[in-house]
Amino acid sequence: MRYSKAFIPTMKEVPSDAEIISHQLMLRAGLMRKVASGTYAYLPAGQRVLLKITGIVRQEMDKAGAQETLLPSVQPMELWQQTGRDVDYGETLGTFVDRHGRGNVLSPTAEEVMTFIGGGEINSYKQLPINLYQISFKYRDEFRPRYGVLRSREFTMKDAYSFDADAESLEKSYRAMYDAYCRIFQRCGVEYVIVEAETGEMGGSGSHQFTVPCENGEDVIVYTEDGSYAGNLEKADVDPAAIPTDQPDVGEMKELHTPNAGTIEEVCKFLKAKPHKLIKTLIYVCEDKPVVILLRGDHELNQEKLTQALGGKHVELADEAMVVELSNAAVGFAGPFGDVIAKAATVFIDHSVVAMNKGICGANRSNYHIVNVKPGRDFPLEGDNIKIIDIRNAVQGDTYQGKPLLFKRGIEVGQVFKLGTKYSSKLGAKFLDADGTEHPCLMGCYGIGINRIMASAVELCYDDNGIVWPISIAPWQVIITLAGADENITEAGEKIYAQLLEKGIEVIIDDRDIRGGVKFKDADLLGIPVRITIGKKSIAEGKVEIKLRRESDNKKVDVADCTNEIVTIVESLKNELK
RNA sequence: CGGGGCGUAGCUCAGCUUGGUAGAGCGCCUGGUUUGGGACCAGGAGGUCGUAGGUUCAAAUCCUGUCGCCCCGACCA
Repeated sequence: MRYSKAFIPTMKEVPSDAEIISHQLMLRAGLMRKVASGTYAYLPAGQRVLLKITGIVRQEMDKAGAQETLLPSVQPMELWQQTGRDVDYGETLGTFVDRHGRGNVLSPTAEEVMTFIGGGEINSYKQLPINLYQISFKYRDEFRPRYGVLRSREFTMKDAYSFDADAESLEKSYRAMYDAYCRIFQRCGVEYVIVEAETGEMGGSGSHQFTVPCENGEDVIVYTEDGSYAGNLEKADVDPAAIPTDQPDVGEMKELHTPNAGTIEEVCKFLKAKPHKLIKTLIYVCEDKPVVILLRGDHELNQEKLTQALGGKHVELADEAMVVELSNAAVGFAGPFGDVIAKAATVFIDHSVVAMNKGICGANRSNYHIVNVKPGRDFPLEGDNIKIIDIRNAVQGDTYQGKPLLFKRGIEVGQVFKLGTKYSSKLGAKFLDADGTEHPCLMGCYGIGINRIMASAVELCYDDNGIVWPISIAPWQVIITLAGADENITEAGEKIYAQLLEKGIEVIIDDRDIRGGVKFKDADLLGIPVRITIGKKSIAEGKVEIKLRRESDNKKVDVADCTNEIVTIVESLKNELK
């Protein structure tokens, strides 16, 4: 590529709406431009990076025995209705009605369609196992796109779906993908950790998440120092709080006037209490029935744990009308008494609440709270609709199997799921086994966010001057910077350029008629791993300079040796990522 | 969806409080000097001040609606 002909609009200044480093650098380096909120156009250099990543993904998927397909992005609503995910996905699902009045879904993922396709053609155990994947645009109507490409509405995802005859075979398919993912992230040059994850509304029995640890990540990873446990926050189990044996006497319950104090913060301020002395009573709705959750005031409900506890069913916060109907009070004053307990389909009580001796909770009467509430005495801990479980987010200070839990942020770049028969049974993806008995296929699904790999690589690899790409996903491996308009410089540069192309090296030659300083800045910003600088002084001695983007020193080599030297360097940089 | 902030030249922003001929830096074009880390001089192009309405002799500036963008939250019990 000739830089003079390339469309790489770099920027000196930081666009005001870019907050995190990957977003800023991807814009500044001319890799992409924003078209609308959460919607980006990838420019030539950015597209080259995406193609490098998809190339690696494709190779490793194929090597793992998966076969590439291409499914429609606009999918019939009927398929989504059959699995119920038109509802489960909620408003994140992008939909439209076409001129014939048919409902359409802008695919956010493709379990339905792939199961429909696979199921239609798979009839016998002899055809199994099979693994089909695609690399395509996905659309999610995010409630709030943010962090540039990390949470965008449209993005590129590799999604694979495996079909197996039995659990043992599914385990193998799952493992093959798990291993392929490790190779993919290794080759892309991004550091990653693997954590146990929840399956959420995807359904299924097991899942691992591949996460790039970094400050700007949206996910929280929870782990023990010795590495014996790592999970994401949605999944992370915590040891139940110890129930104190020596429990001081608690006085009678007492109702106190707490005008307008409906939030934990307000109640604490009003009663001069600490949040961990409060018991919050959350009211949710699942299948039109109320579900009540009791938590300690300083804890947060873990929606994933709640979803799991309800068997994967969609659950959401109750509206005001239901809260009022159940608690007989305004929102903010519910307590675990009367109809709130009696009419709930299920009451989930977190372990930490059970361990409380004396708490403060809503009085089921507007503007009143009750103090001296003793779990078990003042509200039941047992009953047909009462369950004591772990249903909150882990917090600093919690332990798992006796070991303290640590927290760090990360970007989710991939996740693998064992789906089981959730989709195959609903969409009729069945096969006959050797005995002639019909079974739904056991499925797995495996996703990788292509743009997220790109952004997380930038988050991990940059310095004050710009991006520092791992060579495997750099838009070009080598840049030749012609520092000067001298004839000897041009001649040597063109010669090396031609030789490198001949050797199959991805090279861009900066032949623009501008000052050297600008070329150096652009090369650094763009993050090309290897730079050859040809300047007046060195060329007079018959030499050129070679510099790695990640290092500050350069070395001089004879013009005649340059090409071979570069080939060696590129090879060794590539080998680092194997 | 709730809260906060911002929309003025391609980019970053000033001007708005106190209404009176639209500004700077960077970028872009022309000429010259420069030429190894985002050069300098001279000249130039480029803006219905997001949009619609209102107040006023007069609106980028004040008021109202609306659209877009960014941030925080959506765990309120």
